[in-house]
Parts: sequence; C-alpha cells; structure tokens
Amino acid sequence: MAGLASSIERRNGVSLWRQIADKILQGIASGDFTENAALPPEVALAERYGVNRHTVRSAIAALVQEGVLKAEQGRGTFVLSRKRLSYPIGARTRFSTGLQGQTSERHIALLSSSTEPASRRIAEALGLAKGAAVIRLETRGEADGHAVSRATTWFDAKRFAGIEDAMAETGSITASLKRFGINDYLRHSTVLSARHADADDLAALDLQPGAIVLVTVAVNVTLDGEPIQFAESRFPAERVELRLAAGD
Amino acid sequence: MAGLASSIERRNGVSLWRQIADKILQGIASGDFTENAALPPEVALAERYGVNRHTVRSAIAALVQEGVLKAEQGRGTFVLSRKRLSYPIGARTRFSTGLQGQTSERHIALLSSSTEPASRRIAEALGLAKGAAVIRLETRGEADGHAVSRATTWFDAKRFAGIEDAMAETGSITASLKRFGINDYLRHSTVLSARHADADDLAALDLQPGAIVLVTVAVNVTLDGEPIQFAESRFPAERVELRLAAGD
DNA sequence: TATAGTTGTCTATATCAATAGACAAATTTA
DNA sequence: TAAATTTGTCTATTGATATAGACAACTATA
Repeated sequence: MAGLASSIERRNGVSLWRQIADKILQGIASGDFTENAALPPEVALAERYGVNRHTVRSAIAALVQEGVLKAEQGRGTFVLSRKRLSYPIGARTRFSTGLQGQTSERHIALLSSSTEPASRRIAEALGLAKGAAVIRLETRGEADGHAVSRATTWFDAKRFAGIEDAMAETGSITASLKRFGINDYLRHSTVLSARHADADDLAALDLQPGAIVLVTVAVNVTLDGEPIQFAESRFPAERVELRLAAGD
Repeated sequence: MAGLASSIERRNGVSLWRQIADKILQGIASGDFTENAALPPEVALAERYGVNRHTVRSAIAALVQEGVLKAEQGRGTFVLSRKRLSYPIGARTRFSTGLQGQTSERHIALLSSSTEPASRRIAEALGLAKGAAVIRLETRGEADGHAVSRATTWFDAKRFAGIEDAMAETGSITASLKRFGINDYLRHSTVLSARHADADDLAALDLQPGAIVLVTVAVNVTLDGEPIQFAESRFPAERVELRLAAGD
C-alpha cells in the first residue's frame, strides 16, 4: 500500500531475509506481485532491496517452505498463495457468516476446554466475582482447510455448563449459544493489538516463526447488554486483514 | 493476556534478544511487569525464557536505549514507560478527541506534502478518474511529545487545493476540512493489518528496528456519503492499541 | 561491616546471517 | 542449435548473535 519504496533496516534484531520475506508477502497481499505470475528474478530483487542475491534466496527459501512461493530452476519463482482473507468486525461479528463468499467452507475446531477460576480481568468483563468458575475454550478457525484464527474464549461456567460439548458438535459459537436460549448477541467492545506469534500460535496457525499476529480482545453481550462471552483471538497478519464496516 | 507461558523461537529470522524485548514490552502493557517496579533480575529472566543472561542483557539494553527501562547497577532494572494508549476507531474517529483524557496535549505535525496523480486504488476510493491530481500529506500524530501515529493521506487536489497549508497551521484534519466547508464527516470503512515497521516509520515514530506497526486504511466521507479523504495510518503496536467502540 | 543480591565488563567460542564470486543446471528465446 | 535468462550449488570471508564463565562494581540488608 502507498507503494512507497520502503527500505530495509540492518542490525535491528530482525534478519534481512526475514524482512525481505515480509516485503514479498506484503507485495502479494497488496497486488504488487500478482498471483500465479513470476516474481522478479533474484538479481532484480537483490538490487531492489539493496542486498546480496543470497539473502534474497534465503527469503524465498522460507516462503517456499511456507507454501507461498514455488521456485523452478531456469524458469522463475512463482506466487502460489491467494489474497488475504478479509475478516469483518462489527457489532454482529460472527466467524462463519463473516467469511461467506471468500471461502467455500469454514468452521471452528475445538482444540481443548477446561474449567478454571476467573482472573480479575475476565471476572470484570463477564460481570462475575473474581475466582468464579469459568469455562475456557481453545479453538481454531478454519476456512477451506487453512487455519485463519486461533482463539481463547471464556464463558460463565454456571450459566453455560456443557457449552464445550455444543462447540465440539456444532463447530459454531452462534449455534452453541442457541442451546442456552441465546438467539442473538452483539459485540460490545473490541480492542486491537499486534505482536509476534508465540509458540502456541505458530503451531496452531501453521506459521513460520517470526510471523505477526493481529490480536482482538472482545466482549459479546446479549441484546439486553448482559455480558456472555470474553474472547482473545489471534489472526495471522500475512493471511488475514480485519475490515471494520461502517454501519455495523 | 491469557497469561500463558509463551516461549521463544530460534532460527526464525528474529533474534532472541529482539523476541525477549518484545515479551518484556508485552509484559509491561499487560500489567505483568508493573510500572515503576523492578523487573525480575537478569538471571531469573534468562531462566524464564531459557536463554543466556547475556541475551537478556541485549534485550534490556535495547529497551533502555528506547527509554522504556532504566538499569541501575546493584539495584535492579526498572520500568519507566506508561501503559499503551488506547486509540478509538469508529464512525467518528478523530485524532485529537480520541485521545482526550489519556494525554494532556496532542496534535498532528505535517512532515511533507506533494501533488501527484492518483493511483488506481486511490482514485477508486475517492471517486476520481485514475491519474487525477491528488494532494498527499505525510503526517505524524504526537501526544505529550511522543509520536503515536504516522499517516499518509490523500485528498482531491481540485476540491481541497491548499489543504496542506491549513494542516500546517491548525495541526488538525477536522479543522482543515472546516475551511473547505466540511463541518462534519464520517469514517466509511477501515481495513486493518499489521507488519514490521519500515525505515520511514522507524524514523518518524522513534522506534527500534524490528518493531511492529498496526496499519489502518480508511476512507472518510461527508454526511452525504461523498468520499473526501483516503488515509493509511501506522501505529506502533508497543505503544498503541485500537479500541472499537460498540455504538460508534 | 560483612554478606547477599544485582548490574557491568571482559575473554573466549560456536553458530547464524550476509556478502562475494564462480560456475552448474534447467528453461526460454532468437 | 546457440545464446540469454534464471535458479541451484559450492567455497570463502566477515560481522552479528548466542552461549559460557569469571570477576568487578555497586546497593541493600542482616
């Protein structure tokens, strides 16, 4: 975006090949490098970024490993990966409907669940006493077989006893909440940040180390404004962008 | 958040000291490391993250350089920095009012301006013909003397001729638009992503290389829905979080 | 005033990251 | 087929990154 020639920083704790891999990913996402088309040759990229050809090769090797590029000797290096998914966020944010039209299939996989005492933060958000029992769900959002989100979600254990079973069966938060008499809900607040993916996110989202994740911390409420769900979701920045719709 | 012990990745293109510096920043932002309090001693941090003490020292040195920590021989290492700013995003997103209550002073500094032909993307967003003249403003948002955002903004050059002078004088987009008869405007759409800061952002935002920026791409419109402004803003993830208010 | 705890400095070593150059191997084009 | 283009492999060198250990300098406390 803004297509400005943004250059590369040295001695910063992030290796040049990682920075260049990031730039290529950006280039793909922004349409600078077209899908299925050849990347500029290694020597051209090396000149463009002001580094040695071998450094560019390291970046490309990482992206080949990641499944984003495919190199063919004598022919060139080609872009395999599709565009970033655009995940809408608003008052009616829901995983499945949000990606409709961009993917043919999506669901939420339940990785694990547990019951634990609420931390101060979660108790406040859910309007419970600190230490009250809450159910924690660890989930992964999948679309067309690709992991697109990783979330940790908390519910009041008293009110939503057994919601982990509903999640495992339905693969949908919305469907699970229906079983507890909640036919509609709204997103009350969302706080957004970004960080490097940690070990768990790397594994669950099938990312290369060093990847960046967008982090949302959200509270969902009933139509009466009663808080029912607290969630922290992580999205791989290289595969997902978040779209804030106007009247939503 | 979610306070899970997230570990450190090796050979990923991001050096260990940079990853640990990121973790310490996270710890400060999330309240794990309290403001004005001493950090755990270097040996404890080294054990916690499974690295050598010298590696921890490199991370601390970077954060001392950055003004986040202060080390005192014999006593310990102390947290100087305040919490992250929480920047609200919604239909009525405005820089100055958004940070009210969190900072005592804020304004937008105009770094440079130029007139250029609109790219396809910008032309579409502003409803102009491709190649039509647009004014580009490079700005930096400052609060209490700290850089908190870096933005590139485009306006129709015909309709907003001279807006760069208004910006330089008033230090406010809202005030500048008033001079062109626009007393109110709405944010039509926002798309959110994250990436490593580029060279320009590093310099303008006074960041250490390797830092992550949150990126918003937004279109502002008049009350009639007519697009007037296209902007890409970058926020340092370590100093700013974005808050999406419910009914905004 | 010792003593323990903490940060600061130094030396040494091994590995990773980046540059440099040369040439092989495969593909496309003239 | 020959030449040009492009990716793949190899060797060598330099600097940054990370580990290891030892000890100095400073602070707080028993």
